[in-house]
Amino acid sequence: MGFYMVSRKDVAELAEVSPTSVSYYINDTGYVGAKARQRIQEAIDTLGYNPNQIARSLKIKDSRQFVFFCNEIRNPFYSQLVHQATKAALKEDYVTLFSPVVDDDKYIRKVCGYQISGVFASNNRIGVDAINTMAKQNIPVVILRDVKWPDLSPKVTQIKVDYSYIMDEIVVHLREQGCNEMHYISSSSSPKILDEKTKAFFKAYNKEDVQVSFGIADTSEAFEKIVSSYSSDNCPDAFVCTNDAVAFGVLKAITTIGLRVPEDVMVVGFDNAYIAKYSVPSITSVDIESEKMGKIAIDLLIRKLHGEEVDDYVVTPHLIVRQSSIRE
Amino acid sequence: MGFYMVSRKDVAELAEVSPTSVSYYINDTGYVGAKARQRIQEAIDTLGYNPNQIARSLKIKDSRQFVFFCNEIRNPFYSQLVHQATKAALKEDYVTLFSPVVDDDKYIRKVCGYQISGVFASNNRIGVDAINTMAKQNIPVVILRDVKWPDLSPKVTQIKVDYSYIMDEIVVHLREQGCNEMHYISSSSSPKILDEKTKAFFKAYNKEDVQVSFGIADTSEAFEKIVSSYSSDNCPDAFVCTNDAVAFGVLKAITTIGLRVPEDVMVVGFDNAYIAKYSVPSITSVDIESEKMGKIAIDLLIRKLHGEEVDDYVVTPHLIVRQSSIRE
DNA sequence: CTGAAAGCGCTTACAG
DNA sequence: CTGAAAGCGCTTACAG
Repeated sequence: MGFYMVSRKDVAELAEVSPTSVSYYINDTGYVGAKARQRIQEAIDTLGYNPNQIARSLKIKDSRQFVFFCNEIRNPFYSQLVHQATKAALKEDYVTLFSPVVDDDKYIRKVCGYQISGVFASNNRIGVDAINTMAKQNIPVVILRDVKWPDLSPKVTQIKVDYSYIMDEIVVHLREQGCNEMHYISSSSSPKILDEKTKAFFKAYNKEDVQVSFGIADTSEAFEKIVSSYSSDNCPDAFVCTNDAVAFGVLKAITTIGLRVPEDVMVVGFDNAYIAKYSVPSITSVDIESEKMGKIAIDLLIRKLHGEEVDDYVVTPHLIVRQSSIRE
Repeated sequence: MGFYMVSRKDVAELAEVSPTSVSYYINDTGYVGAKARQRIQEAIDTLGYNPNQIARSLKIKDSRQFVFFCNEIRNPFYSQLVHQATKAALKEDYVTLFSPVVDDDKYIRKVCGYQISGVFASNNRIGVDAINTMAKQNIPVVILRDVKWPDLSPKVTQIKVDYSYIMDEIVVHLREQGCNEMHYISSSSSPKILDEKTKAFFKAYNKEDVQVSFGIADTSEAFEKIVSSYSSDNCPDAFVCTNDAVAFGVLKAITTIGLRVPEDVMVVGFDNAYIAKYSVPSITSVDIESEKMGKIAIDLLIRKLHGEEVDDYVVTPHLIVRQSSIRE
């Protein structure tokens, strides 16, 4: 870079004390006399001194950086989570590194080279091996994940969502509203790898002929699936969707083919994003408390960092009933 | 942390070469014999060696980390931008630190202590002084900002959006659709601090009695503003909104009071978020190419890092006309 | 072709 | 009360 960075030594010289005293003063970690304190502070101010965190990290072997592996930042649920987590980390004097996940492990190993304080991962593309590798190095790891990993290191703390509970609630609610044929739209890309959410729906719905659509990314796809579902024998009278963006797209597709929500068919989403609230009609959704979850993740990480044994955390979601699932 | 981290020295011992050669091998920055190379690679594999980036950063005075200051990550425009920028940075072997902005400078100074490679800021709460401080330290800085700062350091590169152009286009389009009374909904919190977007609308609309609502955060507020605008003399026949989330809320509010879009009143948003596309009716919006902008930001930062003189970058937005502003 | 040595800017026992 | 000194894990001129 070629520019001169003022260091602790410069401060020490100007204040006429030793570099050690400067460290003691800054970190409040050793005795520094009143006169010395004052001279040091003056020197810091006049020089505009800024401690080099990298040097500090190297010495104390901790960068005070948390890494968030999270591909779906464009999903409101995750952007909310990351936002809140970053703020919570800041309060404890940690900084957050945000990172999407690249398929190979190389990048993850590289990031770990930053002597990071902890890792939060909410991603399907980050494998159990990578997670375990980090845990083995005693890096605190917290994951947000539906699917269970049998061979996950016990050192890893998992945040789980109680999908059984909420899917029961959804199915009961829809039945009360007169729905019999529910159609589930999953984010899984294939019927072979079912996420816990989808499985929980199966269990709650408990029907042989349950209809599931997989991996719907945008509305045009949703549209086709929905049209085709109406040409089949079991016309759905409710769509339960893996998240609000999908529910939103489904709503649009339904409207486009001339049906009405909730009169002809009901729609339920997940995550309680603002689109669910402000959509016309507003969409019944599930609040998983993404704001709280960001704070929880940081809290768990810091407790692990302090050597505490931390239990897995289970989130109990709430159903927010709105226009899209009320028969008047 | 209390765990043993395998270092370059361990690799050197196992491979029976000097630590220097290990560095040369890893960075491909000095000659290493064929036999030595092989032994080093084997040692790396068996030990699971991971170079300490912090130590490297300290020595080369560059952490290969870009910092993104950006409060509005929950806004789809910014989450898209951050997502794309992170991916682009990764390709060039840089990592991104994501950070909301705290009001005081302390945090910014702290972050700068990480010997960061560059800073991207798209935030109203980060002041010109903080920006200039970073620029003075020769940290490459790129900002995305509407408002002009007269005393901004010339070292800072600015990404600007050509609002004059697009506001003209919007006003012309709405006039063609028969609109005369347009009402602008700004994100500015007060009429005293007008952003460039609002000013550009004023200029394009060019009317004495232009109506503006300020700082609408959610729909209930939007609702009140809209109701009150209908009890006034100049009933708007179009709402131009500072972003799609606001447009979405306005749409909801309009529907709630029994009016119809686009028949009774037209709505235009900004940012071309997916809600604009999938909303019922779909919302006319302005595409500012948030995907491209992430890449551009990283590109500018890297070029600045290489010492290039970089001009300000002007983005020309496109109007995407949808149902909310077409009279049939 | 290879390695000893200085140094990046800190922290922190330890000695006085 | 204060400071000299070792060391964190690297890079890189320089010497052989």
